[in-house]
Amino acid sequence: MKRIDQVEGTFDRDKEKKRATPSDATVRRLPRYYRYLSRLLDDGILRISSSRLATRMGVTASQIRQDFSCFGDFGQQGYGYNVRYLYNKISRILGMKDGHRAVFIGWNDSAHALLSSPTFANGDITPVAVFAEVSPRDLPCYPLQDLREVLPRLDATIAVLNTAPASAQDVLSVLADCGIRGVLNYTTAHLTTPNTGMTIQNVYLDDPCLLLCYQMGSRACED
Amino acid sequence: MKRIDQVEGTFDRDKEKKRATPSDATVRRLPRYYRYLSRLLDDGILRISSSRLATRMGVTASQIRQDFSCFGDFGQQGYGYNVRYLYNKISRILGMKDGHRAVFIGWNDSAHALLSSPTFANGDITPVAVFAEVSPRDLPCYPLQDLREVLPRLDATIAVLNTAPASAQDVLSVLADCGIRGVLNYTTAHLTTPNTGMTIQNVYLDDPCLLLCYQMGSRACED
DNA sequence: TAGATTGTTAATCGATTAACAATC
DNA sequence: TAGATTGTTAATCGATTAACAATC
Repeated sequence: MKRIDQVEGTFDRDKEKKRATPSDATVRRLPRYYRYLSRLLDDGILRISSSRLATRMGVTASQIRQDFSCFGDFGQQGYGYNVRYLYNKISRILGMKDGHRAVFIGWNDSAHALLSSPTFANGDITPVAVFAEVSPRDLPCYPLQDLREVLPRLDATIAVLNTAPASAQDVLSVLADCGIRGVLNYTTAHLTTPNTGMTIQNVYLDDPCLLLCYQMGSRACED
Repeated sequence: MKRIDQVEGTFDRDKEKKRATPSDATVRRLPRYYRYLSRLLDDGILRISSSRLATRMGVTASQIRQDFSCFGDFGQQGYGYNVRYLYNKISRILGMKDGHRAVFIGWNDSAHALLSSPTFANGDITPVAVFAEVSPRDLPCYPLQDLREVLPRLDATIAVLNTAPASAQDVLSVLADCGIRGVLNYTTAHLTTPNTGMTIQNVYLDDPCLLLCYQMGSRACED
């Protein structure tokens, strides 16, 4: 049973086979697969074929099999995919089992909304502290000027940045010094990575809104 | 002067030339161009060539020219692009000049965060009302059960959906009845369009967070 | 075993890049 | 005019789809 061998080992890509490195397009679809599989689990569906999953998601079965095959042989011929197994695999691939701990630098609505999103609600990422003036109910809160002193003790890997845009770049270099390896940047500041070990994701809150407006316009043209 | 002719007329694509219909990839880049041009304006830069813009944005000049050329001839040989003109053009293409009015169905942190994002802060979209129990400071607020009665009077085109997932689909059909043409869905519910005239954008708040974690993991592998 | 469905290879399609004539 | 830079066409590259042998 191929699947059983692969359960152990945290990240067993390329153990034997040479696998295609996942394209950007494939990687961007991973969260979507993760969500769908989670929904299947909620619905009590334990087994699914690429073609049924494809129909549900509105993509092709080929694409699904191609995407998954970059990471491992997760299915069984004649059977399909075990939903829970696949879900756990993708969870690992996405790094949800890496025990990430997040600090919030600055506190506002975006921070709050993220904290109630599935990723935090599931416990995939653990929120450990907030650096801000106003404190949310249930997280330890420190003044921003204590960042350099306190942060190294928190064993955090991720920072969620919600400061004023002007101070974002300065804060970023402190974060890098204190061992933060990933930054979710909600500020409008355009940040440059202070060192190569750090990953930044810029979040543009109104992108979906802009695309919606575009689509509303172009739909109208079609009629 | 080619550019002058095109200033009038709200949406003058395909006036004479046959233009390539913009690919999905191109469309998804439009908000990014919009942001960059806005930043150039803030910096007082009035003129830019595709190659300088490309360097700043980390893309190729070819791509920029291809993308823009789906929508019109916005540049001038030997000169480049007039930043303000181009910004206005893209603003129009994105539908920011369509006078969209938005209602918020349900009120939470995501709603609040969106309301303070550039699109609303700029006045590109006008918020007109909230349907929720708790009212934000400066917007008219109605109870959700008055939706069907009040909404038609508000002349709104966009609804920002932040209800409980269970009631989302029901609310959606009311929205469709009341003339809403675009919905920004922040709920975790998977919605199906009630009629063809409606456009839905699903927002997945934790996607950037998941991608960040993925990148943090795969970076580690590279070292 | 027979039926189903995978993982993968080859074929198609689309998007990006390079190059250049047109022209400001 | 000469230099610069566009819009566009052709060439390259990458991603998606189709097809099928392998196999559960």
